[in-house]
Amino acid sequence: MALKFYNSLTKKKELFTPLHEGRVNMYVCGPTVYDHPHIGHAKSYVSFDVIVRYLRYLGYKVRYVQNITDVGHLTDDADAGEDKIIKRAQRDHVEPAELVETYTRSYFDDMDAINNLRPDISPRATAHIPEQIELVEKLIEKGLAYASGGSVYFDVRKFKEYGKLSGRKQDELEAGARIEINPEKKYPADFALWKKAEPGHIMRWKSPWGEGFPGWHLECSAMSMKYLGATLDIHGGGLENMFPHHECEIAQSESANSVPFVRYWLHNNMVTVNGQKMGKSLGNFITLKDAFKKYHPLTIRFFILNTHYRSPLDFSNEALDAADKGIERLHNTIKHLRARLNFAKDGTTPPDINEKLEHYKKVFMEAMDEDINTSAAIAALFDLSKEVNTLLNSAQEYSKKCWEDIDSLYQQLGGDILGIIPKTFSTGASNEADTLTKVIGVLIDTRCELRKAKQWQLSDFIRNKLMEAGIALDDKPDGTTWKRTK
RNA sequence: GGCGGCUUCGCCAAGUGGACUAAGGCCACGGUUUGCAAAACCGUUACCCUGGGUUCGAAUCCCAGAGCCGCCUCCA
Repeated sequence: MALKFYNSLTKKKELFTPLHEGRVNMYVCGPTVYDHPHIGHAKSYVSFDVIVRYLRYLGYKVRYVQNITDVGHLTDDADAGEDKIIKRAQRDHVEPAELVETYTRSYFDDMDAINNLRPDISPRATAHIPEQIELVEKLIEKGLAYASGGSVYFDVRKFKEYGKLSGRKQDELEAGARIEINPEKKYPADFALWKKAEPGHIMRWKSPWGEGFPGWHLECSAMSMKYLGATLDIHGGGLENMFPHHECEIAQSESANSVPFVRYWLHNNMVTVNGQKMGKSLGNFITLKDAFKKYHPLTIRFFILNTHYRSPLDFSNEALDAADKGIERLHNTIKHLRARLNFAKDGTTPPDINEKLEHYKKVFMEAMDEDINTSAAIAALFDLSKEVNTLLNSAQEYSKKCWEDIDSLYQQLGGDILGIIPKTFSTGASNEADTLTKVIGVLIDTRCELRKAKQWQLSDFIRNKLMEAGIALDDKPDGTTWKRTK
């Protein structure tokens, strides 16, 4: 068994070997925190979370860095774009730092809910301005960047490999119809490393070139270098960032360090909503907070992992409903098995069951090894469940050890690696509350029917027993409400 | 205009040259089980977009066509 990744740089599946044996340095482009996270963020970060989890399961010591972009970036043509963080901050009458704090927390809340492990380091761009300025200076010293009108640009023509990731040719870029002419630039494809702050621009820092702010590709290069070194094992991100963002990162980092920047480039595909592209600029994005109102976070996680990370994912209610039922079936088996475990007797695990467990583990791992084929891995979990359900239904008694072995396998594969199987099912507080509401609703409806039939004894029985349980009923002309008494 | 991708059962989705007479989930229909249900189990459901070609052999490779989509401006 050997892990393989599809490397966007070479466009091939390659055997994964880290630069330093046993250790993996991994960087993933994080969110710009000017709004609540949406399902596109979920797909991206769930995908990379599972990669991190799998690498760790395989025994690698992983350092996972994911930046928080807390400075809004303009397009690299002066005044052509807008700074989204500043714009939002002005709209909401808050400090940019305040806005960014709000949405950073929102981001972590949602990522926690969807069961992503926290990155080891979540560096903020604004906390690394000196590092970014240093990098710019280094590039100027090396003659690869030039200052012009208070800004600094990367001289793309000096980096002959520019375009190697996205498959673009420099002369084609020059002809690109949508690149506006910026007189400060020597060459149209040159990109900003540092931008001069115009008088109204709130977020600004002192620099050797006057007051300004970092260009939008710079932070990833500066921070990955600081925490992971000049060459990363894995760099992940969304497909849409391949050009220009990742291309520019390569240019900056490789020019500065003269070593390869990234060994394995991993790009996840995009989310569509009912077949249409979902994007911040299109305004049709579904926030996770909204999605969580309708679906359990683990359902969304399961739904995401049911598709390969390099395939696009279409978000529709029909597909989510199907996923919801699917994960419920998986969970049901495990709930039953854990219930059985509690009153099983001591003993051993039969060899044939051990063999089966080994078999499904092998199938699962082989799927994961093939560029993290979570879809096939989940299929193995369902196949396993079919067997387990058969055991649960059979008249044969199995030992505590046997059920524990099965549970442990679910814990490893579905829990530790995929993160779709919780350690316990009772802790879902909001879920429990929701169920309680429904259960009381049933009791109230039943009692209502009894009262209509003048079955006072039974209806009072329900009210009194609920009162004992801490639920007080209140009959009003237009219906019955309830509240907790303790 | 340039670059790239996708098209597999009613729906979602793996598989990318040989045990594919195509995984898994959802839905549907039979059956087993059940007091009736539910859950579970068993079974049924695919000429792999079209047309050529390469090959002993193609869903998988090549060419052409149709349809859909992404990137080339910020976006996960």
